[in-house]
Amino acid sequence: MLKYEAVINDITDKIASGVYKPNDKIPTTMELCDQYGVSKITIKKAMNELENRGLVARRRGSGTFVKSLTPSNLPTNEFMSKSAQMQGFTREHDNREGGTVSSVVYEFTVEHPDAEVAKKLSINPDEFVYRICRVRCLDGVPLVIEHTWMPINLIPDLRMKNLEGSIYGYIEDTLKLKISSAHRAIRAVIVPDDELEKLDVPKGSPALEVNQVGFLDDGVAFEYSVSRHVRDYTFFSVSTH
Amino acid sequence: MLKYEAVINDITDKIASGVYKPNDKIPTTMELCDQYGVSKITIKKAMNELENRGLVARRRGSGTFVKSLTPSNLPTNEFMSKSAQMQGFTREHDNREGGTVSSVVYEFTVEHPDAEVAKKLSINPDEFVYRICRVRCLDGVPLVIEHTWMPINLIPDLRMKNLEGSIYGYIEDTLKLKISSAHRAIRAVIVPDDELEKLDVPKGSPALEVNQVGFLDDGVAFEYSVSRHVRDYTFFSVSTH
DNA sequence: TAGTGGTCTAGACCACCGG
DNA sequence: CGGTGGTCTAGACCACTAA
Repeated sequence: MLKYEAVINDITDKIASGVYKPNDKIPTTMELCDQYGVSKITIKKAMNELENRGLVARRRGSGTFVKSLTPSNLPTNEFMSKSAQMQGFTREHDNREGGTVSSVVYEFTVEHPDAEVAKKLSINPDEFVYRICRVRCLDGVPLVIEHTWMPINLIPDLRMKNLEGSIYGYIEDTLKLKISSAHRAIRAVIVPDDELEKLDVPKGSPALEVNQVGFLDDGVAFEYSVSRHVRDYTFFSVSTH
Repeated sequence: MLKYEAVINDITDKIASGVYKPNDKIPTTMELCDQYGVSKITIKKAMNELENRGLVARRRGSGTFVKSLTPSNLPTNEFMSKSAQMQGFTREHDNREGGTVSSVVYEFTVEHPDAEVAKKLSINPDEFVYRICRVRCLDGVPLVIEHTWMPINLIPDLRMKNLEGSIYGYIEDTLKLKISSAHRAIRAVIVPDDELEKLDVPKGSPALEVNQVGFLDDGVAFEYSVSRHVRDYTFFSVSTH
């Protein structure tokens, strides 16, 4: 077995068995070098792979952290794929140069999360979260409806004007937090009846449903969202063996 | 700009502009070290990233190759995500331990590809391809219908018995070819009328449609497939910034 | 300012491919 | 067998974080 694989396996086991718990800082690169008797670059290679697999987040100058994962969304080696990039709707379409992004906000409240949302965000149900429902449009055409929950203690002072633009922009530019990764589950559904009018599609239309947990660079989950994309939205991926 | 980024950008440009063409062998690691005046490990890091982005395939002892990509499926930095793993239906479900995989073959012919299939496989329309339509089942329940095209000169002597099991198994175990990567486009559709009975789902059911080009480790496209997954099939991905 | 992870080097050795 | 990419090292230096 290769040295970096041994490190990956051992740390994966320690996360799975709870030796390293969600939001824990794991030992520094140099400490791991001593523990495993390998060089710095070997530890780095192993940690890169763990980052790609979605188990840890890293912040230069600060450390490496176990992501706040519950067993239900803990990636397994068997199924997990990794993807290079995570970006919000605004940024995705800005990059394409062409079209104007707009939003219609249907819900914006603060409430207690239900059990599922609390679990996805790894928070206690008595903490408050924002609940947001937005429809995002390109050139006035609705493309996706997003239901989003975010803990208020991580994302303070969110205002309506932030929702009309890019929430990610507010988080990164104003709050100076770093968004590092996301775990997604994607499936096909039929658009629910109560969203037909908001999305301006006929009854029975298909939608790509994306169930996402977003993480900051210290491994803390800051966002849970369920979104349904219509009008032939296509998700691209490159996978390697 | 970091050195490995400069190498990535330069080689990306050379692929995009046709200096390095599909199926070309790229200069060896040592030659690239000389060209860019950097160390071997820096070239390796750059090539790893190009592999993850889906532009090249690598084979130890042999070299690094530009994948047979057409402009239509050439990944862009903006949108491409990468994913750790590519595996066929059989292997995916074998790993889960639980349930028995079976197949029903509806089509198995050799013919000339239409323009789109020829383009996806980067072959000439006068080459022959297999055309296969299978429904894959878990414990007798149909989960996905696959339409697959493969050039016969790459995958010789494919028989009905291979289709009833795992095609990937035949390619890797019997032909000793290495499957290295796949490019996928995923969207939501309604199951077409002529597939309702084969999949045993009611009219109007949603399906996750996966449009995939598979590559060998010398960068050659060996498979184009369109598959529609039903019964809440879920695709998982982990993305990092 | 002390400590963290990130990049990069020159070079040794190994695993694999193809003639 | 020569040539390829893969792993690994010890160490220098840099960029960033947090107190």
